[in-house]
Amino acid sequence: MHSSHAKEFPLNKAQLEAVNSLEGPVLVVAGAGTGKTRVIEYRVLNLIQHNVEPERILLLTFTRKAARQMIDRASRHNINCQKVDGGTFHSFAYRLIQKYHKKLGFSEVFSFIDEADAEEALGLLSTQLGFRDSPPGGGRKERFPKKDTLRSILSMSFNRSEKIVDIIQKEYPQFLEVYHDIEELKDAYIKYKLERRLIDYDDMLLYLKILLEDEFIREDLSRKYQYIMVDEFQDTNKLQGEIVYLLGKSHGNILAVGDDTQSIYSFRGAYYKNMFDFPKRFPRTKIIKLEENYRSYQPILDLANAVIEEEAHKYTKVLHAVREGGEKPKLSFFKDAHDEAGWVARKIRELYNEGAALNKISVLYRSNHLSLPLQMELAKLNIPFVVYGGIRFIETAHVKDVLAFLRITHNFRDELSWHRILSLLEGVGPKTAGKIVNELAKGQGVIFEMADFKQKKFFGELTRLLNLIRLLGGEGKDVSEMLDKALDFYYPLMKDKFDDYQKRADDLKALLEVSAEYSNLSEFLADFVALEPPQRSVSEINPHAKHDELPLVLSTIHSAKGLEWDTVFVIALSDGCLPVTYALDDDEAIEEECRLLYVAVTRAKNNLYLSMHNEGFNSGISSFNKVSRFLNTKNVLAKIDSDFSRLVPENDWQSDSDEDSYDINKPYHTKSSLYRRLRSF
DNA sequence: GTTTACGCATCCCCG
DNA sequence: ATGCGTAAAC
Repeated sequence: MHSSHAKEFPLNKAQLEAVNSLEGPVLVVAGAGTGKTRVIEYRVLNLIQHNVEPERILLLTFTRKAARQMIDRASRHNINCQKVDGGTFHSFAYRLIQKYHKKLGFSEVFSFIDEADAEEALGLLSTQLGFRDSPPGGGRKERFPKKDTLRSILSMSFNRSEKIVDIIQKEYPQFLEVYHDIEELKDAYIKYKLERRLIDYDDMLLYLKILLEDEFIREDLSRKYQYIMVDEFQDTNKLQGEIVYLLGKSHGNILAVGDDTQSIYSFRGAYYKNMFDFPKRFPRTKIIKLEENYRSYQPILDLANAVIEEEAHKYTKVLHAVREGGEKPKLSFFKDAHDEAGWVARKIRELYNEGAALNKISVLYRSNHLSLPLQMELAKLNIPFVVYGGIRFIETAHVKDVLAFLRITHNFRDELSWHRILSLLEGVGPKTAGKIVNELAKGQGVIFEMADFKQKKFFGELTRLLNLIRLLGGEGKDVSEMLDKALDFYYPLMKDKFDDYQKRADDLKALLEVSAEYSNLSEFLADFVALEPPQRSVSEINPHAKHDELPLVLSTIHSAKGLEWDTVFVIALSDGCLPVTYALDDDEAIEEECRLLYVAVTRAKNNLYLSMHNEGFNSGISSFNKVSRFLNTKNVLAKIDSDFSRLVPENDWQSDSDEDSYDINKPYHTKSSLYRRLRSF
């Protein structure tokens, strides 16, 4: 995708300056499609040509894939680039925590836990602390947040470095009365994690920062990593900003690349002001702006520039197209989501018939559920597609179940995993599972002597389970072999638990294949439990199982960041879908929605199709939508060709009207009304 | 006392 | 599709 550019265009002046600024702090403000990947690629190369050892270079990126890609690209010129150290903040943290765990007081093994585990722990603790009980008087129940809300409150407070009470005030004012309980819960949760040697997602960053505050460790790392580059700097959070500062403190050889107009992750704590703080923290910072866009035709950039013009806080920059030509983006209106989806699907079929490759086309949308009608239409037309984002592979129940076996083997005190597996046995619920876990904590053998359990009908199964765990523990090395044994135990249980047994069994087979690439368990678990997994969904592992074609891409705008396609469709561009309704009463949230549209638009290289449907159907209530406020200004509309002709296409309405002359052959339902009815079940 | 089955509401974006 | 509360079943 990118390689053709490398040949067509030499580095421009600004890019060259960034590539040649090897010493000291540099901030590259890089607009969409301005070749920041190339800058990093060539700067790595340049460093190595200046006799910097590749091991002295650290590249921190937003996804592991991005790090891999940049290192691979630099390696085409010089194979030594493969030795450059790179990854996400979390994977970097993970490695350092492993190396220095004793400094942190983890004398023995520790486990990383994911969000679902964290939520389970929080649910458990709130019950224990009595926060979930209804008051004795029998009156109205006092409202206490559910566990996923609790986790999100704690996580927000952590990632934004704000007090819990402030978060609640702003995001969940309905729980203001119980904020004290939530703070108590937070303490209990912290204790819970420490006692069981658990590290959750947020802890990783904090532990990394704590390690970096240790002067000895910091100096050690500064010697090891003499040149540091950070990508997607606009989406780092405050803590990550501090981590970057600490990493560069002694030598100041830090280059950060980012685009404040593409900051779209504030919901998880991203703090785009890190971009503005960088020059303050590193006073000698050289700021370089990249404004020449190599990706899109000018008409597409005209729209992008117009959309972002209203933004209040930003580094001013205007994108200029290097590639000449192209047409105005089109905006089409449809009656409902079904019509819109049908048109998009047919249009894609048309492009395909004209010779376009499906994987050079994408459809982008704000929220996952907006792609459902389209998925149906694409299936009808037999167009293969992959869906980016959505439920991730490791978050599905069956994968979590199986991984729980391995996690226990890795850390016998992983109560959450014990709980999960024990509950699989027939006749074991939360209470019994809790009792067994308590007994196990005393020593593994005890359980067999418990008269209590001996009589229960699940005792046989329990014995088998414990033997299996012991066997797995003894096995030691081979991950896929361990997984295989766990699957033998799990398959029969799974048959009862899920109706779609076969589909899930296929997933697990895929997991087994992936596991063969790992030589040790903790590496495997780290990848699949705490860090960004190598694969996000099964369809991505094996995208063309059915077709020879590389599939069309459906993606949320968030997941599309950093990617590009020849042709891009952005659908559901109505006020309420983008910006989403819940953002409406918050100015900063609305600004972020605007940047989201900017990101979506700038993904397109050649053609951009925008669309929306007028008739919405949100949570059972029909509504009539207007076009997104970000498009509905004179300036922006001037950059678009609007097409209203699709609004009243097939005679969808008339059949409902004349009830007097009832005709049995006359359709009462229309395609779209049927669709709505069916969807409501 | 516990487990389980069932109906109900809810679901934004993600490392 | 998941998770909760309630009611029946073990």
